[in-house]
Amino acid sequence: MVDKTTTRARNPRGEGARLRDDIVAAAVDLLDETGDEGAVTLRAVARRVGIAAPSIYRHFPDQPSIMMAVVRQAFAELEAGLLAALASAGDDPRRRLFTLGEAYLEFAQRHPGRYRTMFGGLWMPDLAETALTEADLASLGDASMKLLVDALDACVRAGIATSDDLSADAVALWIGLHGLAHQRAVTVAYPWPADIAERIITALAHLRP
Amino acid sequence: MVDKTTTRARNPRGEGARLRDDIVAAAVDLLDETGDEGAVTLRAVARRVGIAAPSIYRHFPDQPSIMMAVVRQAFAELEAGLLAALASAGDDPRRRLFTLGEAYLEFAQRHPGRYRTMFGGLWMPDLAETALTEADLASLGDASMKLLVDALDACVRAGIATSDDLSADAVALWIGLHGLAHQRAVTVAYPWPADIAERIITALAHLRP
DNA sequence: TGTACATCAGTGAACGCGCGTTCACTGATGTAC
DNA sequence: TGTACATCAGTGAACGCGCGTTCACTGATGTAC
Repeated sequence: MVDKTTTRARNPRGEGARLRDDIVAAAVDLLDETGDEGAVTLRAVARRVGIAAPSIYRHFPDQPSIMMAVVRQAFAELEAGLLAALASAGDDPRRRLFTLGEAYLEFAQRHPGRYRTMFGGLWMPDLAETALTEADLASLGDASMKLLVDALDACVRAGIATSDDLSADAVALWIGLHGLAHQRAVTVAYPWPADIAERIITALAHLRP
Repeated sequence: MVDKTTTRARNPRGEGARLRDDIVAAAVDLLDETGDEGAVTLRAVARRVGIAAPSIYRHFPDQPSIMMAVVRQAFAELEAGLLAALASAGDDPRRRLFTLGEAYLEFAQRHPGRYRTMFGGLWMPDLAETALTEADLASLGDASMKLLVDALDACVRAGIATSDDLSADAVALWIGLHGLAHQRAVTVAYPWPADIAERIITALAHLRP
């Protein structure tokens, strides 16, 4: 959280790059607070950081680039969260798969604004007018997807799940998690069944009852 | 599609309500063409219809009300699409369930902008500042959900699917459909497995292989 | 050691734009007498 | 049958606002001589 009343102290020589991090942090704050990526304007971010609007151009070529930085960081945080959960999940493949799914859902529930922006697609700039490449976007979730494939694979090899096409079933499982994560991030209140996450994971992973 | 070059002819006495339909249709056009609900501004809609911006206030109290009308109509179209698909699906419960799921996915794929807006939540006005009630929003998808519950119930009663909690499993199935529908509506290109929809429906409905 | 200077981080004013909304209005059309 | 008038659909000009971006700038700080 960045203080908006005091003026920020100027960075010393050679450390101007610190402002870049503050800009991204302020954009994340705005996104989490409002839940609306439309609220993350260049000027709103500058206000939040405590700098003049044009100062942002030292660090980002244009407004969509700020959003891209936010999304990139969010995907890195998601992956870190999943890895951290797995690290303390023990060895049981079934336990590890559930831990992974629950960590994914928890990330979305704790940061609905970010989750919606990561997968909502609306912030995306016209690729034609930007330096960003389509490959930048396409590969963003790959690391996390790989974790899911591995966890599912371990279940199959342990004989507690079945799959005739591992990567297709991993995609199906991810879609289920995403559907729940997204709808939860969007809806104010919905009468979710208590065990909805377990139901979805069990069914899509073809876990033995 | 509304012509934007010619000026529209004025409606005769007592049929001014026709403009209301044209406004909603123009908003839908903008949504489908740009895929961005931010593009559906009051002024853009007015331009598309061929009227002066203030003319809209004869029919809608404010800008979010236009979006609400679009969403309401979209839900009605979704339900109509599902009913039409079911009507020609025959009697086999399994066939009917797949038909329903496929019709749902097809709606999302044919109208990605509308689908995203229906379930994206971003357009939603601050309920505090608007005449809309939360109940208006909450019940929007109920009719379609009921179709899914019935289709799943028929499968269970026919003995081709199992369920220990019909409504929970119907929600899970819907979440799976929604995850796929949403992610398809958002992503430009993704290497979807060819049978991804079938996989998701089969698994979540607990259909006998 | 002192000083001139280049570098760097950030500023302040201004631009043109599209937005939602307001206001007083216009002018065609149906209706009452 | 003619005409005054109320009703209705839609208009044109204007407002204040926040936006992204540009431009020439300021002033502190490290560096070369």
